[in-house]
Amino acid sequence: MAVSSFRGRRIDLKGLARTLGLSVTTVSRALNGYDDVSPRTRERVERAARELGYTPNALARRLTSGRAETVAFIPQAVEPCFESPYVAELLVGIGEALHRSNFDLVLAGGSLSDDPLAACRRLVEEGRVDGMILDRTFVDDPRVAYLLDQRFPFVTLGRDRWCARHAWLDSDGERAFYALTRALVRAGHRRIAFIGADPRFNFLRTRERGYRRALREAGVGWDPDLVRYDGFSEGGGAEACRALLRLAEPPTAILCIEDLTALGAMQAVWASGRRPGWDVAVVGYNDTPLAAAASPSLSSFRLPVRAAGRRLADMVLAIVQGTPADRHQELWVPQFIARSSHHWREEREAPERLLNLPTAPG
Amino acid sequence: MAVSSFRGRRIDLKGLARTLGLSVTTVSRALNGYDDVSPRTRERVERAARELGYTPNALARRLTSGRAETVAFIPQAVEPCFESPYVAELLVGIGEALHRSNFDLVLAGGSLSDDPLAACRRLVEEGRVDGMILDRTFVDDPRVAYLLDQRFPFVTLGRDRWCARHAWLDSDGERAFYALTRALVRAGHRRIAFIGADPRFNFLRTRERGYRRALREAGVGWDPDLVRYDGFSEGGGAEACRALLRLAEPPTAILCIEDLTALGAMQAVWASGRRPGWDVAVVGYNDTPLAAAASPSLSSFRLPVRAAGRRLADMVLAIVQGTPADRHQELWVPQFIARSSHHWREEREAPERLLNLPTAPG
DNA sequence: TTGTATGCGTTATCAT
DNA sequence: ATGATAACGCATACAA
Repeated sequence: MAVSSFRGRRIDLKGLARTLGLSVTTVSRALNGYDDVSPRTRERVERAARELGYTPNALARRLTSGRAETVAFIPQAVEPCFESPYVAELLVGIGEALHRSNFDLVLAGGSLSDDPLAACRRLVEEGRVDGMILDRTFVDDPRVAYLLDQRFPFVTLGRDRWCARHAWLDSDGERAFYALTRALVRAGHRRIAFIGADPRFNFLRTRERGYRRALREAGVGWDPDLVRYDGFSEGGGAEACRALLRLAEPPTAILCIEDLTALGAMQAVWASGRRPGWDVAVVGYNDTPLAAAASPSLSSFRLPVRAAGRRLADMVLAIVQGTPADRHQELWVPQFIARSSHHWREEREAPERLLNLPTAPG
Repeated sequence: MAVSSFRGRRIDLKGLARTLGLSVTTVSRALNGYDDVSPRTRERVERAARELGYTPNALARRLTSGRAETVAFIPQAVEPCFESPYVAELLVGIGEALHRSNFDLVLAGGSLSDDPLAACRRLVEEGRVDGMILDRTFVDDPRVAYLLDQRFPFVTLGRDRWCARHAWLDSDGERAFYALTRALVRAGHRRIAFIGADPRFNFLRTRERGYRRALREAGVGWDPDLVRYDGFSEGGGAEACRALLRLAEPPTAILCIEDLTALGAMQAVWASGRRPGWDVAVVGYNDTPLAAAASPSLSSFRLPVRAAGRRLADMVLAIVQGTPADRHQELWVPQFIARSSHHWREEREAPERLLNLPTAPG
């Protein structure tokens, strides 16, 4: 417990008041814009504060106000826990909005070893934060259950089984995969596969739902052999794809839960002697830099992630201010980024029109 | 200024003391493991605290102790400001080490619009943090200048002109590019180019220095036409590479400051009718997921970034505790990841051996 | 318009 | 071994 080398030898309110021959009360009110101080006094105080470099101590202000002026971001502790650059962009957006309101952004968890719920509890119990932003929810998310029970302000990126009761922002994966599957069917595809990953993620369920609904409505039989849940990252995507291609009737199109999965799938397609984008359509999700760099370039879905981050932050700030949480629920439709890894057998229309997806707000 | 919906109706020290019929002093000391409380009392206090769910309020503890129990991460506000997944991994590592000491990690800046120095100042002046970790330094970094002047505890990822006076951790880019250039020369290359980007980054200078030193020692003339500083991200890399290939004597090998730059360069090589990795060797830096996914797969240099994050956090914690900052200076040698985008014209040896680079610690 | 007094929840100093 | 009291730096209800 040695002492810090940095001594916070900044002037405080008391010092400032003494210098001016005023009470701390008056100085405090002059600085905080109260209207019951004389213009002359306010002027004097403000000048002195500027010249002496006075800045209010955040720790003291927080204790007094009972607000930590801080919001935490709780990542989902799944590898890759910071699925880049998704989360990075999100954090930038969150930071932008938070700093505008003079709030700090703290990063909880971070390690896979410790469960994110433990991080939540500590932050709430010790009063370290006023609100939280939860990264990609599970259908059954212990973080959500805990925070709802505590009536603690929070927002989630993604829905879950209790999402009617809290604030959330989500990408409309059902609509995206519904439109995509429908367009593929119209283009002549009949064997369309879905490669998912960890089924605890709610976004996996919604995307699969869209995929299956489109097949059902099109009267295309749903084949369980074409649905896989082992597409974890690149290796998993390749493995899942290999299995699909070994089927008696292999798929001619593959919807992947994530770009990385799709990249693995494309490699498996190449390895099988087929050409992705020609013999087999492959589509990813999230439009990471990988998508544009892949060959063939990968078609994908894009959400304006930075804007989503800003929105999430604004939501949680509003809830901390006291607005009802269930007023803040937004479903953003992702944009289809048409590249070379999919193809429409019959059609020549612009794929955006085929999918008929509006662009997302923000 | 509405009130929060969450009422922190947790029990505090006073409530606990009243329940037990003890003074707050005794309760506090019992809980903090002082040795001047009777075993019986301590037992009672601990049980009650557990049962009533008492947790000390972090805000109060921080005000009393004068420590914010918080460290800030200050990104370099250059696009892409969160150069993923580099920074994401770094943050995970930093978080791991910080949380072990019960410190919070706050993310400053985040937006490109506001300069990182402003974020620094506010955090220091309001006493919101005890220390800082600075992301990839400029040679002339205003954040460093400010913090040195303030004698505020900090560590940098990357060196700078004042680095003798503060703590830092850096990847040995000079050694990496020296070894690489040397190996290329030995393999018969004579026209070796360097595509850099923003020359304010110190790591650009060190890498270029290694490259030039190897050329000089090998007696290969240094041609200014082969050195470019416009390789910003993928588009810049492609543009720079196109210019290089238009030269009367185009390069047969290209060292790129970053994987994204190298990816763009490879595309320009393809577009010129040449084959990257065969007609032109291309090497990147940072070993992002892009490198493995590219075709041909991109050779690159890798630092154990998560471990670096842990180390940086441990360093800043040590400095906050009072150890001298200039004791914490570490140069980590990155590992060469040999893939398909480079080739050694003459040699068949394992490239690792050619480069003779040890693996990094951590 | 300004000042006095009190509280925020801890920890630390000094008595007892 | 325990308790009263002050202090951390600021904000505010109330008094003057």
